[in-house]
Amino acid sequence: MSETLSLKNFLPYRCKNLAEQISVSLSRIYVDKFGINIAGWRILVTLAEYGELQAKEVARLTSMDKVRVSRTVSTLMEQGFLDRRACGNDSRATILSLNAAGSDLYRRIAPEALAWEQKLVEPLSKSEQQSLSRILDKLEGRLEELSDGLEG
Amino acid sequence: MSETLSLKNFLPYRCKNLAEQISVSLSRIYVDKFGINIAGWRILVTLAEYGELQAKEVARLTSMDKVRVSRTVSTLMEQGFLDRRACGNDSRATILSLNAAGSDLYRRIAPEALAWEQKLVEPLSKSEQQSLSRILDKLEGRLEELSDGLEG
DNA sequence: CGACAATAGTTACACATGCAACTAATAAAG
DNA sequence: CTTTATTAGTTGCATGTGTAACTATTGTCG
Repeated sequence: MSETLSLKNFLPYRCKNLAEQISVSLSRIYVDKFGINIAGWRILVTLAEYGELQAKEVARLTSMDKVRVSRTVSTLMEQGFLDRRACGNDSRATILSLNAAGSDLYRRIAPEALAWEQKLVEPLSKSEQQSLSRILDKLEGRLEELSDGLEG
Repeated sequence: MSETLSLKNFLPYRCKNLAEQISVSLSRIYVDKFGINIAGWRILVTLAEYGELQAKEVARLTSMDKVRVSRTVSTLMEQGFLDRRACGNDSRATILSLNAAGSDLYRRIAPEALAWEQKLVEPLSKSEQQSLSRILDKLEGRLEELSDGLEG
């Protein structure tokens, strides 16, 4: 066995490059034009979708760790896009939400981001788009299996 | 239009997360067990495949910029895995290659990395694996089109 | 030849981010 | 109750990496 490894056909390498290029291209929309970074974008979208959330829920929903969320929230606060209020039940926690400026920002960016995504997948047939989604699901699930396997 | 954006179905987000998780899982092989990072891994594989290369060719073949290559080469030199000799024609350039320790390292890591890749794609049917490869090709090509469009 | 542009590679600085340690508050156990 | 463990969020430190500036060499064009 041990067929030779060719980097350009190695799936981890291809995925990493593709994701990187997608991020860079897309980020031109929200970094250059609106002054937020990828982490800020994720938080913006998540708060737009869910309304009010604790920071820990934001972390879970954005697949970011709490440190990254904490720092990005600080930046978004300074930029004037978020409201942050105490959580009644638990004074350790804070409740985050978009303020008017944040909601407005979201309404301006989101359509552009969705349009960009559509342009990206344009060369894929409908069937390929469905395949892609199903394959991503399977790979995500497989990664969980593999990492669960380590702990047990 | 402007259907609401759901982060967890947003392709750029999914790709970035998937790539990240793949990298983290895979890197357990070469980071923890062999002491090289992802950049070092790419250079190792590339030199194993091509033999001798200038640093700039390594950069092109690994999709890394010259700074990252330069630093990673320094590290790999310190770790004792590379040979670096002057390029006859051009005294600005250096020729890089794996030494005995580097080749040995490659022979130990590569089979594990390939085996891991196989485990990852195991839940995909043969047809899905082919789809995935074709879709990656198309998306890579599409990204080039889109970024070329900016310059013209 | 001689001036200037281009190229190979390195170094300096800035920035994002992960891990570990920390603070403050709540939950659990005796 | 009081002690101990857990949790929410922040901060310190180390690391990786991109941009820009730099050095040294080579190519180009007069």
